[in-house]
Amino acid sequence: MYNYLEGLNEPQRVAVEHRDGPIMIIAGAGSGKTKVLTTRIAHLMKNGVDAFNILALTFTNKAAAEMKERVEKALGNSEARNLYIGTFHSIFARILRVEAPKLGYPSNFTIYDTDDAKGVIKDIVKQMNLDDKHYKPAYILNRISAAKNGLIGPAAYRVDSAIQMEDAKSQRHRMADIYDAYTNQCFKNGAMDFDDLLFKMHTLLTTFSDVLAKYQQRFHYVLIDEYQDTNAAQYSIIKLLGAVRENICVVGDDAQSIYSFRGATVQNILQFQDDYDDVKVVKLEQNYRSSQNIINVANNVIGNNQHQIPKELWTSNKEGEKIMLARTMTDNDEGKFVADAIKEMQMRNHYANKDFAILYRTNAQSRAFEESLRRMNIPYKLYGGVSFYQRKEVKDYLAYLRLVVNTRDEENLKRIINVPARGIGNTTVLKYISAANEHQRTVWEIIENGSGNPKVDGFVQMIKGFQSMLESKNAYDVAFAIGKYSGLVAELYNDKTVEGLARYENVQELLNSIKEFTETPDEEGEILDKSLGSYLQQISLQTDVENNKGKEEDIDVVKLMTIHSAKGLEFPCVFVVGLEETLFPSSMSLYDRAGLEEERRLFYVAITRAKERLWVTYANSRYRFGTLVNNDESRFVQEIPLAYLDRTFTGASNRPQNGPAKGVSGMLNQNFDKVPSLKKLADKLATSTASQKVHTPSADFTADDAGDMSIGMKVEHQKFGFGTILTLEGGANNRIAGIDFGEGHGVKKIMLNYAKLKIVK
DNA sequence: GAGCGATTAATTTTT
DNA sequence: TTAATCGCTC
Repeated sequence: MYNYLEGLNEPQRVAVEHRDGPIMIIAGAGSGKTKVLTTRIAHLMKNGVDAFNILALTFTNKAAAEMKERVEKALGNSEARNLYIGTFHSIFARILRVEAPKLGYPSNFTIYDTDDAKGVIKDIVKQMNLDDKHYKPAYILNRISAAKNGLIGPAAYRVDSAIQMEDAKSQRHRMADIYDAYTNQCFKNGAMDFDDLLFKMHTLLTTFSDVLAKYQQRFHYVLIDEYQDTNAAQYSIIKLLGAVRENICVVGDDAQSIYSFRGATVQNILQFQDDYDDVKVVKLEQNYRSSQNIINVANNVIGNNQHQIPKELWTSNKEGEKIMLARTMTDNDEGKFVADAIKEMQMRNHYANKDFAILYRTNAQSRAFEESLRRMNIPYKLYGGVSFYQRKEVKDYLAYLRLVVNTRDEENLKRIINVPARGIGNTTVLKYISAANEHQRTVWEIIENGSGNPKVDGFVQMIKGFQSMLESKNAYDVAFAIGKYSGLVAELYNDKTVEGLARYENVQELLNSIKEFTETPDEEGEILDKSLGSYLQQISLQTDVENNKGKEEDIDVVKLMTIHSAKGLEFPCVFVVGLEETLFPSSMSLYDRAGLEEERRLFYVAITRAKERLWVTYANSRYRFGTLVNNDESRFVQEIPLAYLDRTFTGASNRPQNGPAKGVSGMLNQNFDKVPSLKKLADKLATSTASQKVHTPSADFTADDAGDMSIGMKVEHQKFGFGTILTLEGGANNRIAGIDFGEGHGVKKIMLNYAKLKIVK
């Protein structure tokens, strides 16, 4: 063990050693915030505080995991296992799992993700005979979510004049009814959505004083990470939990508040000093991460915001490189430019792939970068986007698991009662739903003791069979049985198409993760619980399965992610892309100062991710809904002082489009314009042959030149196998061949420009 | 009740 | 451009 107090600067040390009473740590970007938090926890424990009495709340699983690990390291023993460190959602879910019966929920309540919640809303809107074009599920969910995060339940919603006015203005008079129905349906289903985990936690603490007392007793010290991102519900819960001892430590940076769309209010951090007497305030302003140039630019940019806690970030790091600004013609050029730059940096400065991150405003922007990186054979990883758990086949499987654990849940029942197809149609299901509504029962209660339909009865018996395993078998055994006897796995196994194979693999992956869960020893102090219910609860709060897998720092890949998900991370080289008006700042936030300032904070977060080199790029025009639109340079670009900018660094637009390649990157860049549609075409072909057998290409498969092909020739196609060219039509640039691939595929029209065909000699 | 082709709607950020 | 939904046919 080493002396953990060593290597702290003065304000850091003060923050660590402050013992009792409220403390607020204003931690600028890269100022060692996590270090302070973890050292503080270690310090408390070294000085007699039991790990069981410390609660630390974060926003992401990753942050929680990192904190736990670092405390452990600082302590040199495994006591850190007993800490309550986790996300707001996971810690509250854990508590609710114990206390839920008090609120009328089963302890095995289901946790709904956004898709599940939208599904429920959609049904409600339909049932109320409302127009779902006007009452869009996503909009409604946002509205309900905002209400819950503001601790406004359905009853309060109905009488809140500001809310009512807004709904009236947008012509959505039935919002309160929908909110009400949604709440009831979730309750009936024994399900909570993400926001409920906060809302119900609050309800629990305010309704049952004994429960409140219990947790106040348990948590002697409460620490909150990213306090600037807390919403009213979180704020209130923290206040309740810490009310007795007031040993509350909040860490945050108002300049990095970027989650107001999720109900976060910067006010929480701005007013912390008013909430408690004698608040100790510590400011961490020394940045250990970035070069001077980067820090200067960041300070300059954020200086354009009006409201902030006064502070100035500084660093003793070296001056570093200037910020490189590049403008390209299109979004695809932007992709090429970035891939080129990465390749060049690697050649010249020996950076590894993992030293680079590409940060964008919206997930939709990732496409161009993925394509160009793939073309250049630069390995990359996309963070965010469609998560593993949102894939259809995985969701179906999970729906089975969830239904078996909680049969109250109508959503999951509806989802899988006919998956795989067993002849139970929509009409049949609707019949049970209306019967359930009529008798104030759940659908399961209607059908569990005989439904009058042999197919449905068979289904019920099957689910009951699975249920009987819950007590005695672990999560994996139950899940395996479910996959086997429901026919789910068999159905996927028999689908030999490319997609079918991928789906089968995904399901195997899911089973692997369940197996891993059952085989990982529980942490000390926790109940040994390897049941299916325990597994489900754990994964419902995980956005990405890969996040838990091994040391991802070790994977040498370029990282692509939104700026939001990059918060808290750092990279030697960062590309902040898409700096265009209406994109960044987003058109959604251009109308008021608060929105614009949040976008600027987002830009600030992006800039401060960079340690050594920073690129800022944008495109004159980009595809949106399939049409090319022109955008102006973002106003944020102009907020970067010229003194720190290297504008001479030119992007793809200044290079001859198809002319002789310039330098290393140009050489690797040659065939860009032809290739991009290949994958799409392949995807299309794959879809159209979804039910047919897939051909395995010969080992020596190479695409031959289309110009050499003529009628009567035998060719091999990667998917359709061997065939004979029957017809040739179209001009030189658009030759289409009619090829007979024999039984199974028949005659296909193949565009020779795109398809890869090998001439069989 | 299932499968297919045609129409249309969508892009802000996420636990 | 793409994904999802709608509506038609078997």
